[in-house]
Amino acid sequence: MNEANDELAFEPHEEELLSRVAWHYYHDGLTQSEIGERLNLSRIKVSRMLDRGRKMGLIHVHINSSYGGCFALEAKLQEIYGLDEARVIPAQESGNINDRLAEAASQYLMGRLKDQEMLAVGWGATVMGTLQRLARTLSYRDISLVSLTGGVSAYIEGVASGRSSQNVHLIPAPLVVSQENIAEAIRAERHVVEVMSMARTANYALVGIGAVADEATLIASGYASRSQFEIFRRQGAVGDIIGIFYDQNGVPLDLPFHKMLVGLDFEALSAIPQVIAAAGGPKKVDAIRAAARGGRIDVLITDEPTAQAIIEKDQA
Amino acid sequence: MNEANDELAFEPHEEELLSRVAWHYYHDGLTQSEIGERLNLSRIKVSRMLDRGRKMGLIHVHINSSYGGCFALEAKLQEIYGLDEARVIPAQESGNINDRLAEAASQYLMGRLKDQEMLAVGWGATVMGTLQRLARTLSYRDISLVSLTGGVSAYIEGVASGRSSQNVHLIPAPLVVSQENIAEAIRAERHVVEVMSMARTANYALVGIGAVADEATLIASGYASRSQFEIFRRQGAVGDIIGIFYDQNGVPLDLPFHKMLVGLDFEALSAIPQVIAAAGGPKKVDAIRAAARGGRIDVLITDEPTAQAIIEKDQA
DNA sequence: GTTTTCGTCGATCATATGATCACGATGCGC
DNA sequence: GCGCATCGTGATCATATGATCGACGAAAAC
Repeated sequence: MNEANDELAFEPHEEELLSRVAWHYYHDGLTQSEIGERLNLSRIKVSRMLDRGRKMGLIHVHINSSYGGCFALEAKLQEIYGLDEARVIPAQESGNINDRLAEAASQYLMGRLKDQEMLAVGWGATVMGTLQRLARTLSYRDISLVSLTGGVSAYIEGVASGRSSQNVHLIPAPLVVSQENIAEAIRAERHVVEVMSMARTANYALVGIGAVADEATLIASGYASRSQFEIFRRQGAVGDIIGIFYDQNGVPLDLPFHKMLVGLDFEALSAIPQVIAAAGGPKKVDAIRAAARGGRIDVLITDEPTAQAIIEKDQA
Repeated sequence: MNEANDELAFEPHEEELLSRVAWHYYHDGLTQSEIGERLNLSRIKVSRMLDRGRKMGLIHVHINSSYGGCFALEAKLQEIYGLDEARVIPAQESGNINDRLAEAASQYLMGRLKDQEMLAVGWGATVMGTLQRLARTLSYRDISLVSLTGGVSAYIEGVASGRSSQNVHLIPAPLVVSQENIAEAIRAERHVVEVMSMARTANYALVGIGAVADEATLIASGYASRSQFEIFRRQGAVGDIIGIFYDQNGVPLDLPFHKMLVGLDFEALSAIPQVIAAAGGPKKVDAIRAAARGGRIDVLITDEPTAQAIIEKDQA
């Protein structure tokens, strides 16, 4: 697991200084040394401030082009699956796909989120990365966060910490419990009911898409076992969103596992105005394709080879 | 005058490549050499592409902070003068203030302009700089340009050239003519009437603010003489917007000069939903302050010392 | 066809940048 | 009070970057 413990808060004064440094650097084109002289800082400190600014999303580079992602693929995805929007990021051999998807997703959301809106979040590594990058934007624009499922406290709290103004509502439970009646009991808890009904009112939902593969985060984090996955696969599962497995048409399966989940169901998820999924990689092609075919998602953020693979399967 | 003749159009294929390069550089953090290897380009070419991308506004750096401009000053300006929005850019000793204001103004407009809206533009060096930086955004979003006054053809045509899809409507006349009856005749011309009534329907107006000083662009470009300015000053003029001089309360003066202008009057200007002024520098303090007091503008983009000076005068 | 002019390209080199290291300050537990 | 860990700082150095220059090739002028 990645560390989500970076201290994301800093002094207002420091923030002003950082903004000023960034302005001089990017807009005025001064060198770091020049900025240092002006503001009485060592060159190296200026460098570090810029670094932090970039990491924390204070500095944001936007590529103002229809090709920012691969336009042709985006158009095809939108057309074939009736998506509101598709974002495709260029291919790259090395580097972590999830980080790059998270970058693209956070960028998409930064452009979309308005003041005081509410964002519901699902589960998974990409979602986590996206939230980390969004942390600053969220608090600036007074965005509320709400979880779609249990089991997210660990990483959301990391993101939210240090900012008091932010409204964060988590389902205080694990993603999956061991027995159906326990899940029922948890879902009936007053606090859980409250958060879940709040999640239904969110403006956007940000979700990952899981493949039915041994590397799945669900298995890595102990919420499911390989043998369970094998059973799911036999029953036709090709992927999952917020823990719900669906077949190749994006129709949810009738699995006992689903009864043990603590979180919203597909019906409630679809009722959220815009469901945004960020996922990519060869293992996830079928999972993403099925989700798109079934209309489970409104916005898809993925990478170039994955988009290519998805489209090829549906044009054959 | 600056050259506005840079070739702003380029091949679609090249644009895709440029976007890809920019993506790798800014989002993936690859070095220019690595990008060159991947895409079979020499390192130096990658460097030049990035350079071009920045110059042409394809790459856009946003500083995601309330301090991106100096927040405290912005808040005060908004409060004192009832502005919709104020942008204050940090102080800098050296460097051309107008360029930095133009940068800030173009950035503001990029964030605000929606597809197919119409932008009316006034007169002045800052306006020109802003338009140059905006050129790409304008054509991408299919923004129409319309002039608020005569005398702008020289620089607007430079900005608009090379893009056919763009709608540009100019008042085909000088800013000022030598006699009142000539001005009347021009204003009655069918084409002039058409453009002026189109300007009234614009969503935004972008204007400069001129000081009543010998360095004024109006004088430099020969539209007015120093002796005229001296007379204006005696009559209480502190500044002008699109050639119309006003007193320290922002109330337009009754000058013969105004009768010889070809362009909209203040009443028509105020009818445009959002009038955006970009101006700064010690000479312009009074001019800006009066414009703000008189409610002539809705959005002010200025620099830190100027903002400070303006506010001090009104708090004393 | 020749010459001129312009623009593009890559090599070279000075500079800007960020990675690493070692130091000192600060905070924490014993 | 005394280590101990942690963090921020600046010094040093390897690397990334972009400015300059000459060469090449294409288009235009003659």
